Amino acid sequence: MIVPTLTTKADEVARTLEDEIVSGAVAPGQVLRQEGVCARFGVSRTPVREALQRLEALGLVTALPNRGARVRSISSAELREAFMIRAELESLATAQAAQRITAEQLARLDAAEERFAALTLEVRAQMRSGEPNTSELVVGWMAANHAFHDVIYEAAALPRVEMLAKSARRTFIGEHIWSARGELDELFARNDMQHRAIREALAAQSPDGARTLAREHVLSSGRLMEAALDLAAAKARPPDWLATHPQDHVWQTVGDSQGAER
Amino acid sequence: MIVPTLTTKADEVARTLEDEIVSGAVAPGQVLRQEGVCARFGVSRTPVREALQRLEALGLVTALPNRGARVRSISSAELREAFMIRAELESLATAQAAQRITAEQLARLDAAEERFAALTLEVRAQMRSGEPNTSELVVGWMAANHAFHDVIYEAAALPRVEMLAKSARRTFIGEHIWSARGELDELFARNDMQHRAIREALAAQSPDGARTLAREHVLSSGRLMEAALDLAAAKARPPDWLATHPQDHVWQTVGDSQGAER
DNA sequence: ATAGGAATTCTTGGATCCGAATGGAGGATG
DNA sequence: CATCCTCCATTCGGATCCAAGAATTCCTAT
Repeated sequence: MIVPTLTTKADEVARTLEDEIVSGAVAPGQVLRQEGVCARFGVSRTPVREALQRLEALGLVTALPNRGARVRSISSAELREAFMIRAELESLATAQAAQRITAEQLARLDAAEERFAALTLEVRAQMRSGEPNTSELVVGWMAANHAFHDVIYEAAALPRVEMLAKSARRTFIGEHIWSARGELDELFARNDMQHRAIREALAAQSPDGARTLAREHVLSSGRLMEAALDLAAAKARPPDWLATHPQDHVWQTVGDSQGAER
Repeated sequence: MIVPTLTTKADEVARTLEDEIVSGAVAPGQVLRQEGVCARFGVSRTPVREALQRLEALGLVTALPNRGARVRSISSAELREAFMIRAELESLATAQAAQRITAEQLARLDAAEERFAALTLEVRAQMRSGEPNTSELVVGWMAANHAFHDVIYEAAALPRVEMLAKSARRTFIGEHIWSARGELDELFARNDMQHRAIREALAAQSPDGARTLAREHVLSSGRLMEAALDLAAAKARPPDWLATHPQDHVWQTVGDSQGAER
């Protein structure tokens, strides 16, 4: 039963590539050969090119003219900026949600919070047991985190804000973040507490309180994420993907002397 | 330019179409036939399709599958949301700029303010003289307005915020806004005063003051823009482009009992 | 006469083909 | 031996061609 083309090939390719980029499956700085992509997906170059155009419009890749599309790597400044943007947009959405949330949505928010709390406990327990790498649990935790915020976005009824905040949310590449998550036990505990506080502000229909709590929530997440990145960078292993693009778009833009020659 | 192909055809088409959409030259709700576009630009359908993909990713058109791309019209709720987003992002950028602005940038801000004030006087004088429609003067006034804010964006050094704010700035279609500008003399005077206040806060390097002033500036602009739209809608002339797409994406969503605080 | 269905036509989506530009490799020359 | 020029291979941008889907129209049957 082939339901007639509810989605187009270019859309499929774009969505899959987008997921792969934000999940870190494809490394930042890597160039995407059109031939390779269309060989992977079994399609021609035309939908691949359209998908790359779309990804470039979304800011996920930078298209060098006549030289291919390279996955944008993100600097620490850009990471901070993304969290600033998320803080503004999420505080706006949460303040708006405080004025409009329904009882049914509040119940769903509680359910999401509950699942998030359970997964947080599970993640923390597993972290302390020394086992560092169960990716599906981390993915589930992130999904529960997003589900909590998605209820707030739904209550806010600001679709553009939701879209932009989610876009900002996915600017930081996923996998590299979690390389140092062992040192960040406090991130999980604090996140859960902040979620509960936001839930209370929403239940009390207090826009100002929800606004400041949401802002502080995102900004503290950003600070901890930055600390995680610094820890990961200090782990001394130079990332292998750094060798693929020598000078441009490095993560830590350390003041690498001045120009090499001259 | 003799420099070989610094820009691609699809880029040219996308940029021109984008300008035409945001300037209102092409009406909202209109469908863009690929053949017509490629006939207009003298190119094949391939770059046109890539340009449409990019515009769809930017949210300027909605692509129905197998049925063409239609220019997105904007509802009053979306307009309010766009101003909310601009208020958040611009207050963030202005607060950041207050901490980083240099003397040279402040001087350029003064120059932009001066030109903006002069053009404001000119526009108001022309409006009171009864002559309603000198589009190039209005375009110049908007450009001066944007130039003022662009200096702030440059000082803020938040490129992503700048891009998003400009994207939100261009979501409202230009031409229809100005159909009722005769009734909005206060908009111009207030804008100029607010610009001066923001300039003072930036010179004093006061992030909090700059933040609240920028927020109030954008929100008051949004309120006045909404009033202008209501006035234009009340002018009883049913907009011609409304006939092209009967039920979907209307401007005034009639069920909207919320909001509209004056 | 009206409603339903089938065929035609128009438009979009996807594939293939061709020209152009970039980058590297190799040779020639100072 | 180094540097510059030239040629070639790889890859991207644009055009054309073919297939598929949707809308309109026309025909038929009730």
